[in-house]
Amino acid sequence: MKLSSKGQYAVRALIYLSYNSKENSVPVGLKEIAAGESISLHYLEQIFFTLKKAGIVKSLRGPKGGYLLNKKPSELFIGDIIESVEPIEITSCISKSKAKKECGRKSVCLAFDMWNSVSKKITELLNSITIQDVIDEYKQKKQI
Amino acid sequence: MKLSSKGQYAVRALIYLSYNSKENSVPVGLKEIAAGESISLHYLEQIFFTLKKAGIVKSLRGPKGGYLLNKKPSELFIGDIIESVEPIEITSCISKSKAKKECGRKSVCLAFDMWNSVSKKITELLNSITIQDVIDEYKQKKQI
DNA sequence: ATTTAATATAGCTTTTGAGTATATAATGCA
DNA sequence: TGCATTATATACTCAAAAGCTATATTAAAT
Repeated sequence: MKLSSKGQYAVRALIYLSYNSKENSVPVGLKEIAAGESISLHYLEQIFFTLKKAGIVKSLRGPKGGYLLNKKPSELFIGDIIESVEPIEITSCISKSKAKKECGRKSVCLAFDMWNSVSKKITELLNSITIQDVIDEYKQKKQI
Repeated sequence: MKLSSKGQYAVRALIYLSYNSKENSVPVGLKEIAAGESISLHYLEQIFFTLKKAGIVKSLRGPKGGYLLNKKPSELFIGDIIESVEPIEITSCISKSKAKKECGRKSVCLAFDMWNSVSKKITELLNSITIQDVIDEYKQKKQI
């Protein structure tokens, strides 16, 4: 039961972006993020393309270009970031996407409601943490 | 972010076992469980082998043999079942197993503590639910 | 015009999930 | 005793997905 690297990278990259962009107004290039977080540049490009489509970041092309957060770090939730690059679904039977066909055992499955409730709680947990929270905690820890 | 089929099957199979074994003293064969839950028999054998090694079930060989729960359903937690067949680790960097080498970025990683805390909370969540809870809820739902 | 960096696809490689296959060992029952 | 039944134990296959690479193209700043 683990998060894919896409989800992990997206979160780490956005923390980096937020932490390293002066007042969230100076765009940060992917080259810098890739180097700073040890992530493949091309792979990161794909991830940021998705993040942009989800409205989480905005981009500036050309020299001195890069990416900017579309929201304040205190309003950007870990869960929203992850959900934009991969579904947060503990089991496929609880999927809401219409592409996936419904599980036939649903009506007789003793576990279905439990999976549903667990998945919901995990989403709530991930959406109770913002990028700002993570940064604040790190700064506090560094001081000690 | 999803549970592997091993984890899902293990939980479903044990709910079935608990629900269908009279007073938890009559062993239930894998053939029956496989048919009842639409799971491949051979695959289920592997899973139950693991569950036995983890001390979650005990077995009886020969005709009329099968598996029995090693604990009362009210003392058997979803999290323990899942953890016996796959690690509950949101990221590999928080792995406790010595086989996996430690992540080199750990000391400079802003996200590490957050992953750790999230993983812990998910484990707690899964260990707040017992097999008995799931069965009780199902019975209650059926009455309405 | 040239450089920098994002946009957009296409394709490759490795791992793991999921399931099969097969052989052996123990037990109950006729 | 011997046969059927069920668990134990490995080893192997196959497909899909994860993870990453490669290669253009497009846009903007200087």
